[in-house]
Amino acid sequence: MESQRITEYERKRLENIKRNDELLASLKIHSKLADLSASTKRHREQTKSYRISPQKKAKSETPAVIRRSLRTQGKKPDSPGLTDDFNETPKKQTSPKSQVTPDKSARELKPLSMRDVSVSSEPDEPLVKKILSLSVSKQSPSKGPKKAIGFRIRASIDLDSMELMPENIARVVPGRILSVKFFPSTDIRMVVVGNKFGDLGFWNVDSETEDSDGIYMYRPHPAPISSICIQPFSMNKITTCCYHGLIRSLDVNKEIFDLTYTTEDAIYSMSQRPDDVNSLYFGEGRGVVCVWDERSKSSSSSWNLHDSRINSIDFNPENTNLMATSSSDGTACIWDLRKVGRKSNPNSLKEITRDRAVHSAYFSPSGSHLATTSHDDKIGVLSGANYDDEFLLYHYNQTGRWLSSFKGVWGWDDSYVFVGNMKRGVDVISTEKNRIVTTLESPHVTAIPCRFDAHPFKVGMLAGATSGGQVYIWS
DNA sequence: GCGATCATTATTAAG
DNA sequence: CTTAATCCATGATCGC
Repeated sequence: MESQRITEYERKRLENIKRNDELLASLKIHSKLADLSASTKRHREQTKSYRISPQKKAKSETPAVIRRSLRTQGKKPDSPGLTDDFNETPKKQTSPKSQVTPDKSARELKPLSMRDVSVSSEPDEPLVKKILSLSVSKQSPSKGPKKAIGFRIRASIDLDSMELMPENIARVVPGRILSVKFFPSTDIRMVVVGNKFGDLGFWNVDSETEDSDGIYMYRPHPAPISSICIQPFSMNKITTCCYHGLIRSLDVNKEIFDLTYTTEDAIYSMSQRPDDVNSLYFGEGRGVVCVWDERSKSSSSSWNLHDSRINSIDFNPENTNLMATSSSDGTACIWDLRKVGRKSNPNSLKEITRDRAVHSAYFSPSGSHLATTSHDDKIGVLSGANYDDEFLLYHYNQTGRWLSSFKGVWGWDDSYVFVGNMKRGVDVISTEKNRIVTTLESPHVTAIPCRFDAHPFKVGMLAGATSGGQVYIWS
């Protein structure tokens, strides 16, 4: 039985090898030609990349652990193996290099200094200085607190003008990127990304010096970083959350990643109400949304909104009482926070159902549309009174295991949604024509961009992040 | 309704 | 240039 299976396997393998050999022979001439043409213009791309400091190199890999409460695991509260379950099931030692010293600090429930969790060989000073200079210049003490509603440029764009320049490509972190965010500033082009390992990468695009690419990397989390929030009026505060159930807030002044919140459950999404810098809304475990109040340092509300993980939380820029959530339970909902109140299972204002998990539901810049991306290969756009009008577009969204799921994001007005495709392009969907009107493509794109952020102030500037740690900036 | 198991997919670091 | 390793997303399928 066993030997038969092996011979069958062996036979197929040999067949494959033979076929490949034949193919190879037939392609030999072609490949030589390709080599020749490539060598003529082989100016090594991918010049910009993160650099790992030699001392810390050993801890660059550590198993990502998904936190699940004992309740959701169906275990008794005092059953063993909560904190160290990843050690109990050691992986097969497939290669000697997996003997890396585990990075414990990111797991510790205490504030961490930037220095201690720095992974890159770059000194922190230029980054810290840069961020602090932004924060100072942007604060206008004379005018008092501005209303942040709609604080984001609104303008139409010429799609043809969007270009990807080779110098606007960098490998900011290793591995799969889950979250990408532009600094909300007109003064610089800076992106922050979070990856699967819990690394937070900064890329100051304009910092071009002899020995620096402007890339900085830290490891404040022990698990995938699911969301990044940057305070619009004090950019020295950057909040991140992760699958391990931690929310940290980087205080650039103190150069410390503070610990804001911890839970047994994984945190899959997080958002900030645009008109309330002291609030933090995040999706926890299997369908719970919590509200964290920065002033009282406590969770002011907690609702059970879905039956499965919440993949996105977003607020209507024009009416910040409206919150949209998307979930792996196959629904996306709009909630009126004035009506949600204190009930633990409130009613939604609007619910749409898909055949599979919904990965995102984002309001358009004017708030009049809602774009959803789902695993059943659909992009949906809601509009009209009470969001009752809907158009659905087929869009292949089977990203599989190694890529982050696609999430369609809005540009700078209500006319376009940008979403990655499996052919390394960016599909641009027109909400007027209800179809893909163009696809951003470039030979410089060597991997599939999955996660995007549109620059809040620079019209036409779009950041795309891949599962290999690269960031592309179209402008 | 739930757990276990498997297939799928893309990227890259290492050989 | 080739190939092995990645590993926690998701759904389908099966057994209970």
